[in-house]
Amino acid sequence: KNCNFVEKLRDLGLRPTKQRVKMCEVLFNREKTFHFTINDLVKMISEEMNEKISLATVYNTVHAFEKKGYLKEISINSDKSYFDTNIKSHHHFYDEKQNLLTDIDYDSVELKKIPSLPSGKKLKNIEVTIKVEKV
Amino acid sequence: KNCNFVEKLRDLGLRPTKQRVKMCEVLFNREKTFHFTINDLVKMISEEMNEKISLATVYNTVHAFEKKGYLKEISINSDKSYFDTNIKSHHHFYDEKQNLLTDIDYDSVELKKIPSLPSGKKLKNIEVTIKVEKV
DNA sequence: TTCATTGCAAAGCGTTTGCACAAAG
DNA sequence: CTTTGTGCAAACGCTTTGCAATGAA
Repeated sequence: KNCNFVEKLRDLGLRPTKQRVKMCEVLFNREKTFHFTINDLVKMISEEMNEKISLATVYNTVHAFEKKGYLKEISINSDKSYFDTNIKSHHHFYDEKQNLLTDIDYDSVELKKIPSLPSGKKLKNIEVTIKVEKV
Repeated sequence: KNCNFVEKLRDLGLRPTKQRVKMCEVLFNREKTFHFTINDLVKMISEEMNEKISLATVYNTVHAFEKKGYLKEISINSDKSYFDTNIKSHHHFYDEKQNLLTDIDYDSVELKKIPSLPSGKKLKNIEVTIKVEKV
C-alpha cells in the first residue's frame, strides 16, 4: 500500500521521501473526502503517527500536491487556508458559525439561469455555497 | 451631505468623528457597489482626500460598520479581507488570475435543484460564484 | 468630567523564504 | 557526484491589541 504512494509520487516527479509518503497515507488512505489545514496535517503526523515533520515540509508538499492536482484549496473565507482531497468540481454546505463544511455532489445542484458572462471572459467553473445554520 | 452621515452614524450608536465621516464619504457617496480592502481605504483617505487616518481606526470602523450591517465581508479566498458596500444578497463573477470580482444581481441566477439540507440545519443564504477567465 | 475614539507601536498568527545539512538517484 | 528535499529560524504581510493622548457629549 505504501508502494502505491511511492509510485504515485514518482509519477508526479516528486521524490518519494519518508515525509511525503506519510503525508499521502494520512491524506489519501480514506474513503470520504477530507478537509484540513496545514496545521491539522502537522499535528496528525507528529502526534497520531509519531513521526517528526517540519512545518516547512508540509507547506512545500501540500503546495506541490496542489500544483499537480492532487489537492485543491477550498474557496472559503478564513484566516487559514483549507485544502480538500476531493479534487472534482463540487459544491458545499457551509455553517459559518460552526466553521463546518460539507461536500455536495456536483450533480445535486442544477442551475436554471445564469447571466451572460462579461465580454472577453469564458466560463471556468461554477461554485455554489449553500450557507446554513443550526435550527 | 455630510450631515446625513453624521446622523447615520449617530443612529448606529457611533460618534460622528472626523475620521468616520470621511470614511462614509469615501464608501457611501457612490452609485455602484464598491469592493475594497482596508489598505485601499487608508490610501484613498490619506492620499486622495489628504486626511490623516490610522490603520487601527480604519480596522475598528470597518468592523463596526460590518457589525451594524452597513458593510459586508466578501467570501473569497485571499490573503487579505475584502469588503463590499453592497449588503444585499448577491452573486459574483470571479477571475482568480486577475483577482477581479464583479457583482451579479441576486435574481439573475436561478437554481432548479438543490440537495436537501443536513438535518438540524436551516437555509441561510445561497452564494453562487461563477469563476471566469480571460478568453 | 466622563466615556468613546484615535493612533502608535508592539504583538499575533499563518505563511513564505534563505540556507545549511541530509537524503535520493 | 549531482540534484532535490528537509528543517530551522528569520522574515513577511495582514490583522489585532494595549495603552496613553485626544476629542465628543
